[in-house]
Amino acid sequence: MSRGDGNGEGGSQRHAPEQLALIRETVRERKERQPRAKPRTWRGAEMAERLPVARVLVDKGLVHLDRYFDYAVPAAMDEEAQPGVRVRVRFGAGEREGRREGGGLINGFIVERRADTDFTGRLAPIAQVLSPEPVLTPQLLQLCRAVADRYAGSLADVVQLAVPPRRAKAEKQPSQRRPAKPPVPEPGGWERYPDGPAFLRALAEKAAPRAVWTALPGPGGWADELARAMATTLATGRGALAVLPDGKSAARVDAALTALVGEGQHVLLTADAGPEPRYRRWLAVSRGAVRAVVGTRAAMFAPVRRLGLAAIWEDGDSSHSEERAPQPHAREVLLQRAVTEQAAFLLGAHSCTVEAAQLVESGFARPLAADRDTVRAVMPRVRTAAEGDEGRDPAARSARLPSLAWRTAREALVRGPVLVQVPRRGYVPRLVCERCREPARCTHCSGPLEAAGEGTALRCGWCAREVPQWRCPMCSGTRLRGSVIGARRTAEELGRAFPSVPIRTSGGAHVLESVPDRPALVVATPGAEPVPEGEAGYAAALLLDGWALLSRPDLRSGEEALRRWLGAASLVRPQGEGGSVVVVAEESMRPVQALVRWDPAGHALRELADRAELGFPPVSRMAAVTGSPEAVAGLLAAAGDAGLPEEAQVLGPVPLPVPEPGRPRNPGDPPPGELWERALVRVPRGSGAALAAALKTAQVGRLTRREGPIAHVRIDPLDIG
DNA sequence: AGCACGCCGACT
DNA sequence: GTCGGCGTGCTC
Repeated sequence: MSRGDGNGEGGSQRHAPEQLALIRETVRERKERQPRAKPRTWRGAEMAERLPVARVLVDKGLVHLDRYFDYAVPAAMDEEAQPGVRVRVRFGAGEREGRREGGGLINGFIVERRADTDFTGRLAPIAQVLSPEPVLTPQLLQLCRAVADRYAGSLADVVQLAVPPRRAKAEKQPSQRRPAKPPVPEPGGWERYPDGPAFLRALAEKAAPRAVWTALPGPGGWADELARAMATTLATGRGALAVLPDGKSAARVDAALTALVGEGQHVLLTADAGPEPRYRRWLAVSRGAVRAVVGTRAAMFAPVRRLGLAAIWEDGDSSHSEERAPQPHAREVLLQRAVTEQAAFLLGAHSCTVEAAQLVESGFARPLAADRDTVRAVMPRVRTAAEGDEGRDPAARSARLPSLAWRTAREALVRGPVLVQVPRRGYVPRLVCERCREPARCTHCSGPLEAAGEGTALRCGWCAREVPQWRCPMCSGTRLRGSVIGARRTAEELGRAFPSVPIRTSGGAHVLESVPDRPALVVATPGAEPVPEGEAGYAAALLLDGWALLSRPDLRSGEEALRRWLGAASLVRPQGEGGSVVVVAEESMRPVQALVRWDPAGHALRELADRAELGFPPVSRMAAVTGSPEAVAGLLAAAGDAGLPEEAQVLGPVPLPVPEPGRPRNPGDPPPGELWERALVRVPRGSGAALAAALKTAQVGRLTRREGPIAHVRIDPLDIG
């Protein structure tokens, strides 16, 4: 069909399967269409002269509809119906009495204008152009496609994450034009890193350096340094994007960037701005009126023009992982962007994830860290205290504090606020060797062992194999311990130990942003630590959550504990100014040693080596398949037929624990009352794309053929034991 | 997922 | 001869 006017009979006949059907259809069209001379719909309408076909992405996340649909462009919409605009189209309708009807109007995006279509039926017309704003640009579309492929998801789902819902009011206003390029800023705090100035120089020369930056401790420095990297990029005329784990830290980088380049160069994209201001700011970016974005994870898709720098702060924070399908991670999306948009990449944190270590190890990024001397000069004094080591001090006993922790707090409280990090509720303990505290692992697949109930045999949480007689591979011990969840009561008991000191708490629903620089006990759960006002920092920190953090049944528990501790310890004054940290945990444990030495990168490298040995992510790529036993088995079988890589290893399936009632359900969690299973599929690094493709093909096949219940697929599952 | 089409049994 | 059950397949 050369013209998508919908009246031509050629389209419906040309590929008719057999002669009979062809004749029947022709007869019916003749017979039934002619008497209806004046249909009120599109049939009489003029179609666009040039490029009368619009290829449309319909806004339905269903994986088996993950393709484009062609629609005819009415002449009246010719001008506005450009690639990238939002449209409404009829979808899902059948054909009756020779004309289209039924089928709801759904939203979509035009991705392309074409001269012809390969669809053999008759094209329906676009019902409405919602707005002439080309929001889904080719580059953003390309990014969404890549993310959908990596995560075995549908394009429409990713586009929903990437393009915010429309706000007509915001679209009507023009975006203010940006001011001139700002000057190249001074390197500032980057001088503290041997390779820091060189990194900035590379940015200033429009190169695309990639770095994993281990930020020095201190409450304020990192935000300013991140802003300086962005400002340097802006000075070249290119754009910059920084993604932060929460609105609080995003606001700090935003403020630092404003101090460097003034207003008008950048926007803050966070949820707490409200939908309309947020869309206005997003539009300013999309229109090219603003070239820099500071935001939380949804900003990872921000359509920054000529991206020169993609940055992420604290990539180990779980809020960088999107909850909505297909659950992409900001670090992975920004990596993708840095490569395809040829931008610089900066991953910064006080701690270091295994993924970050791997970026360095693989040669993709260079480490950006300070010398040991510099680290020692700014880090607090860090000491360990054994659990239950309460000494003879009655006050320490009443607070259930090790005596070192109690003495440290008492001394520090003369000079300033003292942070007390306490465990959060709901940490599940994992089984460890009672003697040496080595986590109990399956001898077959290295999954975590679980006790199904009192007196029952041990079972692997991954492959479900039973382990009747466990023996520790490190010390040959045979007894296991499940660590006790830390008592939150400690916070209250502190009040009795320090009766004259004000106590402030931060955590859960009541998170304090900052506290005055005055003596006080500040009790906070990990991640909710208030920043002390001024530049000084806490006089001391007590990290009381050691066991709770280290005994979580998660591959990342060590990394996560260290990250939490470093986050708190980074807010403490340098050793030279009396800053002191006491961590209550077993001294010999790897994350504890890494904290004492302040060596997050070294810790991550050692973890990475372990993962390589055990075949864990990120050295391998994993996918989790959850659903009813039938759904999981069906999908795995279909994936096998759909080109699952030969090296793929299927672990499990194992029954999924029933989620606690009242907890918000995540995608992939079983609905109440249903017993679900989970299987893990593991492939070597490099076969990740093939894994995602096979799972998606399997999913599509089963959905279209309606084979049994549907399974949920998650690439890079977070909680794999 | 919706939704229409179509090929079989109860009813006028 | 017609209405309507829900199994099957498509959605421009």
